[in-house]
Amino acid sequence: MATPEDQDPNYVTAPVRTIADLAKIAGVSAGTVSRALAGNSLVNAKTREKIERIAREHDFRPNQMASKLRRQKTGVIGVVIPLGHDRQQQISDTFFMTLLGHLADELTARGYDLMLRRVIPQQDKDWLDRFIRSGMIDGVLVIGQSNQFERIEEIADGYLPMVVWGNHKEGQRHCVVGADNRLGGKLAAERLIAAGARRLAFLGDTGPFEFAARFAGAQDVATRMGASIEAVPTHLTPDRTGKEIAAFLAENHDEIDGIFAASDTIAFSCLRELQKLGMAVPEQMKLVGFDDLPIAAQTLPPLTTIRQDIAAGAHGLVDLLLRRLNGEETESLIMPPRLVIRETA
Amino acid sequence: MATPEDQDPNYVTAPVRTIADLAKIAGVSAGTVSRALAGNSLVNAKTREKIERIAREHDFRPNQMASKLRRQKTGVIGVVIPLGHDRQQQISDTFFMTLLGHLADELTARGYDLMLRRVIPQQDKDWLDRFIRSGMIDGVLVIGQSNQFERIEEIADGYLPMVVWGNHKEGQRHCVVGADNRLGGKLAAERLIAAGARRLAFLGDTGPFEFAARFAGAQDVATRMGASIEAVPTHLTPDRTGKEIAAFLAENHDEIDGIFAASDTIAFSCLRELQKLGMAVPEQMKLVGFDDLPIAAQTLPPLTTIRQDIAAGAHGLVDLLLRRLNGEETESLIMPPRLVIRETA
DNA sequence: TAAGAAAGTGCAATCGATTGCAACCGCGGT
DNA sequence: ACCGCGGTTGCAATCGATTGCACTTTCTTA
Repeated sequence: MATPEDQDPNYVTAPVRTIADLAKIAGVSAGTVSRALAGNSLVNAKTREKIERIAREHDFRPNQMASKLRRQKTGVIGVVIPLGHDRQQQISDTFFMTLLGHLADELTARGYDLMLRRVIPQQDKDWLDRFIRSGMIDGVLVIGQSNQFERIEEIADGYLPMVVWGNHKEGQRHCVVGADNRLGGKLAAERLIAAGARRLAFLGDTGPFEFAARFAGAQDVATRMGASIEAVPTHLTPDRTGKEIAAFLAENHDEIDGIFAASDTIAFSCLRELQKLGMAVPEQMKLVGFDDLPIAAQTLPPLTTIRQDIAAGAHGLVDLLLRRLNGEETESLIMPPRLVIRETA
Repeated sequence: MATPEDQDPNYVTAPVRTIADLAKIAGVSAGTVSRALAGNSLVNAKTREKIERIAREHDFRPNQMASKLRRQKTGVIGVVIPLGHDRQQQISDTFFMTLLGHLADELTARGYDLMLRRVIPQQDKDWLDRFIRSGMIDGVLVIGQSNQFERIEEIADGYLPMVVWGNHKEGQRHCVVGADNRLGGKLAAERLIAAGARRLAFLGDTGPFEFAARFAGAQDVATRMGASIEAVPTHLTPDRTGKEIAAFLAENHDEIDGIFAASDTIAFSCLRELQKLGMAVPEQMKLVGFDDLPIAAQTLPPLTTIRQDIAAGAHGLVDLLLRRLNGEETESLIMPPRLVIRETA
């Protein structure tokens, strides 16, 4: 089988950009090259080897766009972070970013690429639909419901391959993965009360879905066990939070003896303000956080908190999504949070 | 101009999937529709409006893959995080994740999408080339040189649209954006010495380029000013770091009086171990970190550290990359870090 | 009023890989 | 010598949008 490269060792190789170029060198048709490189088809072993060798020598990579167009699938999963209520939130929020890191790993392991998009729903009503129908992604993961619950519900009716990180609400139609925030709230309140607190405060904005559920859970327990609890709204940017907490504590530190912080980040700020005031934790004030970020174990005293397993969450998101890509209708996955007792309560 | 929809108000709309479907309804050719939707060409205003209206009514979105294939550009920027030395590093590293968040915003603002990929160079020698030549991205941002300096250099020779976050080395060929780590190291050491320390320790692995430069800068100053400094390698996962630091301090806390932590994350662990040992900061031990993460202001006492402006870094990365996409040859951008004096030194 | 410019559209090729179908080859069986 | 059957390979259509070129109107201008 005489091909240019066989005949002349000094044959100057024109760049091999397409499968057709490669085919010409190998002396076969483009179709055969495609099949050989795909590996799965019925190509003669010798032919395949030759094609693979030439591809290697010429450092050839088939064009993904052409492939995706023809096959009508992209091998890309969209990950979208809606910045609904507090624009600054997720930028600084270790939790979301860590989740994103795990998602990247998980998707890579399953052979998918990840396309990241952050959107501001107020500026772009059409954010989710636009992304889904762009033809660039096979499925989408939504990180956080923000205040977009209704919009997500609408989309869910007509679009299967979507999974959302967030809170589950009775009867909802979109598939969600998340911790049982209400249960988490219960655990936190129970712990505070078991540690001796009776007059509780919840630190955090109860607007976002997840936070509201955490508060509700704590309320359940407080009412049942004859303790009081009040919600103290805070923002999520650390410096604002710090000031808000300081202001609240200055006024009320005598009125309460236990604090449930809506997230570890808030708990850190709180711990600091308490220390500034010279209040002993947990002697004078009990404190429980939420998330169990890596630094939670690093504070002094180490933070008692409610653990969400981020890696497991990422795994669940990807797993459910891939099953939906196969046409399966999946249930939501609600993961039980776990109380991690350290030293603040 | 009679089209089906004009004639019969009950006309049942077949789904409009392609530009050709839309063209048929509008009674024009596909080319005209394409031009009308692209907006920039010379299409009659009435025609354009009609086409736009129909597109809206049928909720039509042109297929991106086809467009990308034809135009040979994707509107997507690849962001790759090489996990070279310490696999766990960037997952937990707030700094990288925050940078990523800003990049997403910055790219979105410029009309690009972001494709994220995390790679383990040891397992995939070809990581960078494969990504670049996949045909899926117009350009690439590499977040962190890790231990892949040489490979990046090789690629840089033949591929313009690449910008790297990391450290600049005399005579290097790839375009980099980053803080002047050596200068940062100097500032840190100067501060420690100004605060009265004479026997310094550098906490962190000097393998990665950036860290090595920080250490080198500190060394310069120490030598010049007659102080001693020793490097203490640590890992980057918080719990390992904690143990390593504890072990080191247990042995050596009498030998040294100032610590330069390679990152704020390390500094946090260190601060905690110091407090466990009952050492007063800054009285018995001075401490300076690096990065100025949001929590740096939240520790007790608040951390003195070297600030890298993450948002400015992200802006610089994107700006340089887009200029390179236009064929410009750009210089590296070295940003001066800034000493932020708080209370640990 | 004719010639020429300008504006608006249609046609058809193109981007590069994939894949159903047809064709081909070689060989054993009859 | 012919048939048939795997095993391989080539052919050509296809995915859907874009764009250079040619063509038709319409508008100017002499």
